[in-house]
Amino acid sequence: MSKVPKELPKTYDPGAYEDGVYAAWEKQKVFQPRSDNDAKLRKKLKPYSIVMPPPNATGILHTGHAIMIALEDALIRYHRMKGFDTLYLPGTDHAAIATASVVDRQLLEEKIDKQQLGRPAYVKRAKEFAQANKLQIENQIKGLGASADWNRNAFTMDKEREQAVVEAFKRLYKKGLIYRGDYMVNWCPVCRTVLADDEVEHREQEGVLYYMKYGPFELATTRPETKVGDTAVAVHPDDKRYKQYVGTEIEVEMINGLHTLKVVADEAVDPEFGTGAVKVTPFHDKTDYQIGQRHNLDAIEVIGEDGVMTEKAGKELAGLDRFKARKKMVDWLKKKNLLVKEEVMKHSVGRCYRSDTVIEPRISRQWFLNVTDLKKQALKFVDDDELKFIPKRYEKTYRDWIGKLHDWCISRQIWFGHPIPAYINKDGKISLTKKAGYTASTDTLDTWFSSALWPFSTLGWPKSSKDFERFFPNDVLETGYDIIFFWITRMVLMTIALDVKSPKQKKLKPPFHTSYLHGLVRDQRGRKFSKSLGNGIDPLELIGKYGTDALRFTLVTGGTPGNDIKFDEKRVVGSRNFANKIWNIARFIIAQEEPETDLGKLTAETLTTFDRAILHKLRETWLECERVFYDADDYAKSEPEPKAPNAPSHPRPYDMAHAGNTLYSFIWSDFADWYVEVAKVQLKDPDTHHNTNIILSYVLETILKLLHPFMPFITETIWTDGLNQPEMLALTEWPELHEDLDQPEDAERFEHIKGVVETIRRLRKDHHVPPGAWVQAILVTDEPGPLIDASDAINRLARLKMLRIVDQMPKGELVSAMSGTINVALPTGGLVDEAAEEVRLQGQIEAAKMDVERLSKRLDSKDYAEKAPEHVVAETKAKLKEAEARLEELQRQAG
RNA sequence: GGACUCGUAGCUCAGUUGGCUAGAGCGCCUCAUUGACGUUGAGGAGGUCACAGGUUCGAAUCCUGUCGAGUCCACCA
Repeated sequence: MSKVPKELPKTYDPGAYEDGVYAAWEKQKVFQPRSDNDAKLRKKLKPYSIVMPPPNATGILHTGHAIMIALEDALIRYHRMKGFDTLYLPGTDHAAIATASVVDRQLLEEKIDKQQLGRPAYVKRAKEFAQANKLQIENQIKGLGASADWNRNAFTMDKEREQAVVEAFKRLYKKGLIYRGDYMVNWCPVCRTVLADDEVEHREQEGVLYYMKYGPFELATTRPETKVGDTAVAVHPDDKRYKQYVGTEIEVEMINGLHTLKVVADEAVDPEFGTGAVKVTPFHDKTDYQIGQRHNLDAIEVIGEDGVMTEKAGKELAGLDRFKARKKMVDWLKKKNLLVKEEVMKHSVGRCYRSDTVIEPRISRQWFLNVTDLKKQALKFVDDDELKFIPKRYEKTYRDWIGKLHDWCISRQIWFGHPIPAYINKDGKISLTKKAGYTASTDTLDTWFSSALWPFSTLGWPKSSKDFERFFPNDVLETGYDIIFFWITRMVLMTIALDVKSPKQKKLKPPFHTSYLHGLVRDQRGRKFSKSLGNGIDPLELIGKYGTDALRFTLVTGGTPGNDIKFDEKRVVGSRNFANKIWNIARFIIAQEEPETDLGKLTAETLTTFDRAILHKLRETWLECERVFYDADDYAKSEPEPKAPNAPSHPRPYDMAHAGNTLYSFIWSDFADWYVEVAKVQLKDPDTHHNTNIILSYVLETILKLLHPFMPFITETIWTDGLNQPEMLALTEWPELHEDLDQPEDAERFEHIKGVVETIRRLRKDHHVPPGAWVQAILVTDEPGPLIDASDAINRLARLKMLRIVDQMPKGELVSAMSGTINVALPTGGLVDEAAEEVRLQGQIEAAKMDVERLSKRLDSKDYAEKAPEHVVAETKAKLKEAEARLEELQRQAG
């Protein structure tokens, strides 16, 4: 620190600095991989990359996005300082179906007919809508302080990503992994499109089970309106009741006349349920479809793509909505005396995850990705530890899901999205190139198709780009656990399906080595934030009130990986206060003259206990951060630097909440509350003045570095504005702490001294010593050394005019209390209520007796002595000794 | 039906290989106050670690069961 530091205002005002700091980072190209501007660094530095999960361009960011950015950016900033060549690649998602449903709603409100508007105009409108949101989202991401490289900003619908999509589709089709055919699918009559299995939400709801006469049968259904589409009745093969009918044909009266139906035996029927006989509607039910396949039944389409009954349903029903048709059918059954009874029951109904419409299963011609051969490799990645999950339990979730996976339906009938790059002729023949007699497919791709390519499409794939070679595979994929199914598994599957090899190892690897899953942010009542509930909290509003750092710190320290966070604004207030605390620590230290941070000139002998103790605690804090950020996989690459440090003895991988909380308590409780207060004494003493200054500045600089990944703005502001550092904090080296100056015993001594000070404060309070009064205190101990050294500090911290350190309690009117083995006394001058004092003393004696009893009982146990580890026994012995000494002293006082 | 998570102070949560008198923040009660900070400082009260068993020298922590809260998956009409 050579230049003169600036003076900082009394309170930290985040709004006054954040934009400027972000602009400065961008100007200094902090966010670009270092190798961009210095090709030599490509060989020298290890790459580290996180590709941002692209927020949907349907609206603005919510608190869930804020936690995502906070966690990812912390990882990126740590690794950047640690010496990696880091890339944090930002982007947004066109979110085909979500965007389309918003646009549809807008059209409805504006009373614009979608068909009349026409597809090109509709797509244009959807694109403009997405574009506008995209810009706003990008600004929000910047506001959150994401150190993302905007030169590489990606959008799932931009040119490069479009090319990747087309290329991926073509390759997979040529490989035979993509096929087209008529299958039973989930259909949303409102979105007018097919949905993948995981886009259907199953929800329990009340329904009516209608029992009806059905030819010679009686059977139950929840969907009487599909009766007109029935082509069979099915019973269980072993069901004796109906054996006689199996193989025969029956006649059933329908609303549109008499129908002839087959009776078949099928294992899918549960003889226990209802009457044990089931009507079969192969076109409109998943199970019935399978029964139909097995018994070669006709499938009649009686409900159209719009959820309205077709002509085939008969004159009575045609043109009616499926739910109205149901009512009409029930009336008809009643009239005809065919309805036996109605039973209210609970059953689970599939709904569209976007429009919440009840899904209509139907047979439809769609495109599918065959996943059968991809599953094995997807599981092998986790078996081989090449893909890990944080927290680990999601590994099981992933395995279960991969195991159950069916072929993925990748086509959609919505207008907005990537068009399926294929041409089809009259006979359904497919061509990847435009040919006479072939027309372009009108289907679009599932929005997750492009998302599944994200880890490599953002890096230039399918071209062999520099970025792809350097940054693929990514290191960490961080996202909410709610999209494991939608996204994580699909990225893995696509990497396998397209055989996207890791360029460094020249073999197939998962697209990232770690999948970190954060919890969902919920409101105080534990509900998920949602637009419809109106309980979402706008992160921008919080940032405006408390600053980005406060919000980020709150979210990162708010919970543990994979567990939900109940959001409480009061915690943001706490984080804001913490920021202000740091600010004022910095102000105090900057105000000292000749700040210097070179510890090299110091020797342990010239330092005080307090100096060495704070250095020790600082190193412990640093170590906790290292435990959290360490991941051997970050270093497991071919490039040489940074060298992998020795693995911390007890790593807590990705537990950033722990690192944040450790920093909080060090900075506030250890450094500000104690060391800085002691420093005020040491600064007045010419012998310690200079060293104290050095240590204050050194600790300040180190905590700014350690805290930077969590609170980037304030730390950078203090660093550049306050300390006038020439290089930006975001680019400085992560500190490496050594234990040459600090000793664990010093930290222990510091604790003892703290105990003495706290005991004096308590005695003062208990005995109503006026807070402003400078009084005398007496310490009785066998080991006066450290206390004598610390007496100036004790005097100030406990507001004493004099401290006597003796080995025997003097006579006189005193009140006293034990702090460890040290007896602390204040002369009272006859002010004490003797009876109260007696009660207090007896209470302390009781407590001490119980301690002694408990500890000696434990030590007396033979099993304990034999089986407990040595250090635990030793600890217990020491505690017993202390308790005994305390008891003895208390009893002496009681006389 | 299957899988998973959670139950610790009034509230929000830590507590990772079982080992100090179970911790933090907020809230609450006292009190302080001319310089780093009131977005502050000092002191204090407050817990049968959901419950019941078991394993162990030792359990908030491991096992079993019960109760309670929640999530995900699943084609039962």
